[in-house]
Amino acid sequence: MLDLNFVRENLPLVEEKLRQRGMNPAEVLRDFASVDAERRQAITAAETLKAQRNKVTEEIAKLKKSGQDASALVAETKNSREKIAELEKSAEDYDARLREILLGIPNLPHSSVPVGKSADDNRLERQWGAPPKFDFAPKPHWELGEELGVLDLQRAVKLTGARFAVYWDLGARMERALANFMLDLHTGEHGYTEVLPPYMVNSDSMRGTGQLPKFAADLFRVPHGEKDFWLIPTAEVPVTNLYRDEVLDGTRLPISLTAYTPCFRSEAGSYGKDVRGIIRQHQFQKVELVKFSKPEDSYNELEKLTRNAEMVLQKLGLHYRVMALSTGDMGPSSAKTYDLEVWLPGQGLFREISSCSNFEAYQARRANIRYRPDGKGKPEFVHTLNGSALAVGRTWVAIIENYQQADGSVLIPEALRPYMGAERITPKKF
RNA sequence: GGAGAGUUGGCCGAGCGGUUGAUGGCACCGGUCUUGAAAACCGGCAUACCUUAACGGGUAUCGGGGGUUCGAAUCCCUCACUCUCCGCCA
Repeated sequence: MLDLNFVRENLPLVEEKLRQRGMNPAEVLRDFASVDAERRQAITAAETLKAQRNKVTEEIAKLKKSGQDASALVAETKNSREKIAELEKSAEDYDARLREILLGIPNLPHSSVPVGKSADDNRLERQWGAPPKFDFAPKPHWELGEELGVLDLQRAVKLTGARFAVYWDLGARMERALANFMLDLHTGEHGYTEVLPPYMVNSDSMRGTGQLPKFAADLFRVPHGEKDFWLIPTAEVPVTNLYRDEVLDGTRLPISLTAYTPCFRSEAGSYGKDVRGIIRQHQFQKVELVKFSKPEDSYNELEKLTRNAEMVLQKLGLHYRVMALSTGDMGPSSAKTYDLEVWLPGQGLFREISSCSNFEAYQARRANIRYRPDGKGKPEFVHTLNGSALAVGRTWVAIIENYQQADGSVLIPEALRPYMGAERITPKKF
């Protein structure tokens, strides 16, 4: 959410940024200016009447205290009650409408973000490594996984349905190994604190990070009594909400947290997309990085966070590139996003494996996460950042496809061997 | 799941339905005193919104929501959370 005063005072800028995102300002902002004016008018009217009532009420108290009759004043005030309720209702209505408009405005892209319509306009920032060379035709992971006996999609359908997976033996072990490897790297070398949050959250948390109310269709809902719980679509939700409605001590910033969690996504509307393999699943695991930063440091922190995610790929020896998403491809809450795309030889393409974003104060304003600069003074909103480091399932895919051998086995990258207790995966039946 | 107790400002802790945004203490900030510090004393110390060129004025907020009343931190209902006891259980 943007700041109301900021939008009011910078309407032309907001409109320009909306156009950069490929949106129609008139549609997004609707009648912002008039609703804003009417809201203030309604508030003033209601408060004026309340001020009058409070004065009369005070008079009544004085009269009663001195033992005098106050029935005339009581009768007078009785009438104003309905009117006040009416005006208050009207003020609330305008307020709700204005808030709805405000919530519908996406974050303003940072000036360094490439302006463009789609993913085609994303800017290549850098590449690392080179694609592995094969003297045979590399296979996609779904074939390798089945042949090796480590990935079982058939039985997952029996257990649950499409877009779920069962991992066996060293396949399961590799998931666990990758999680431990990533967490050890971020906590041991990059200064992050490990967190293990709940995998279900309440609606307030989903609102705090913006999944609700707009994107309920993307989530798994768990009815619980009168209320709902929601399966988290990313650790970003519980971890960012840790500090919801809190004022942090500025001297403690930046706060860097990492969490390994499953992520549940309904993938509504993605029918027919990535149906082969485990690229797009209803449940996958991810190691997430989350930072709470002072505004003046947040872009520096975004660079660091992105490098922290890249380090995982480098240590695993996986070829990748870094893309700065264009204004047309960025998520609505983000001010700037880098995607890491890993090379998948079995499919012959780069595939998103991490997305690192600076939300500036957009999320913090909504979740009410503030800090006190130097431990004193007025609280200000923090900047929040997050990124995957990495999506474990897609890392699993990248290793299987990049390290496949002519004999049908898969070599384990050096860095992962201590966690795997093995150097190679060879075919086995399940 | 059952029974009971509680939730007040950064923290502790008062609060007969009527100048209570809220006594007091701690913490914090400024000052006096001091070579400096401590102590003591004096003063300051919530947030959001509306209004104003500004000074200022106003409204709301005592876990959330609703109700009673001219008027609610105070009474009623409801929900959430915390604590104690019982039951069940990994």
